[in-house]
Amino acid sequence: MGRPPCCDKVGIKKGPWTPEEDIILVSYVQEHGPGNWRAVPINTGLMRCSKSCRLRWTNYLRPGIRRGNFTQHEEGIIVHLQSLLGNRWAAIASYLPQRTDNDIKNYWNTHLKKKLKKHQAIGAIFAPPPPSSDLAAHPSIMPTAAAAAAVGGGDNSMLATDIPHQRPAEVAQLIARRSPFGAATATDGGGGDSSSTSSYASSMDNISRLLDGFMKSSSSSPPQHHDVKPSPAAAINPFLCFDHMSATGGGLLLPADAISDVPPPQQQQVLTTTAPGLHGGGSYHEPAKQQQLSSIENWLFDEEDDADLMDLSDGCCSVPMMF
DNA sequence: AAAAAGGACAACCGCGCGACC
DNA sequence: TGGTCGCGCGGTTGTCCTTTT
Repeated sequence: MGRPPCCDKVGIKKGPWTPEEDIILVSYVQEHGPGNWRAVPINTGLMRCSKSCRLRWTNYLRPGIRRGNFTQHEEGIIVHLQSLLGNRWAAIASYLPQRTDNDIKNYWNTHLKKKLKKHQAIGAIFAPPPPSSDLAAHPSIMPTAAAAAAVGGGDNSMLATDIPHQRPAEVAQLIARRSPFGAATATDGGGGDSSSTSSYASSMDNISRLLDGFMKSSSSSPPQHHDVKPSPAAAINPFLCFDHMSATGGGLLLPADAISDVPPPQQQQVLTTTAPGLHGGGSYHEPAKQQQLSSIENWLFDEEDDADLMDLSDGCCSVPMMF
């Protein structure tokens, strides 16, 4: 028979969360930490499914989340990664630490997909060049990769399998150092205009107010990984730093036919150990899978070396979107 | 000014996986 | 070794908001 429901649906409240519910949930997480979601509705009296509580926390209440306008830079990263990884939103989100997988997924479905379509239509008119040999070597990912290249002007050569090896620790540092968001504060302007949203669920003001006490009361030090400079928010928030790499069970997932073996970033290993109650979900903890990840990392982040593409300021795009 | 259509996004649902017993 | 539980992920739906007619 089918799987039983995750919780008794009788009496379970659905729909938008109220400020009161958010306060209850934040207070509970403040006290017990994220995790053991099954116990949350029981202990708090929230008439919500445990999954609903987790989702609410993960996507909206968790500190460090940036909402609102995606920068061109972020768009470029998303398009590139989507072309490589497919709809593995959690993996993609791991490269945009302040964005949630749900946010990225929604943004893709509502914005980027249309832009891609539009651009492809234009591209069809102007007779696109034949696929490169690199793409031909990876037929399983060629279509989307080619699409991303068409949109972002990406370098298809990154798909070659002979990109120099890089050790996981170095990769982790690379990610941390080069990520435009790793060192950014949770409140930096950056184009995220959450205050313009009227609905409660989208109001960063409301959430910030809820979290204010939470973050101040957090006494434990945030995990430090390598040369990542923690943001002011991270300095007082123990949850900010493990963000997606562990909290969302992130890590780089790659198509098996394109990338046979992938290691978890060193960063993830470090951070996961600092995230009580979280077990990191995915099945990415496989050893001796370093080289292919390095290839992806190199490709993803090396673009900045070519043309100042990885400027950390918003409004600067590593992959110019020519929509 | 009102209704309809379309867009954006928050939330739900089902499934897969790992941990634990 | 098999069953159960808890969690995370990706797809999909529902609702609200904005724009157009």
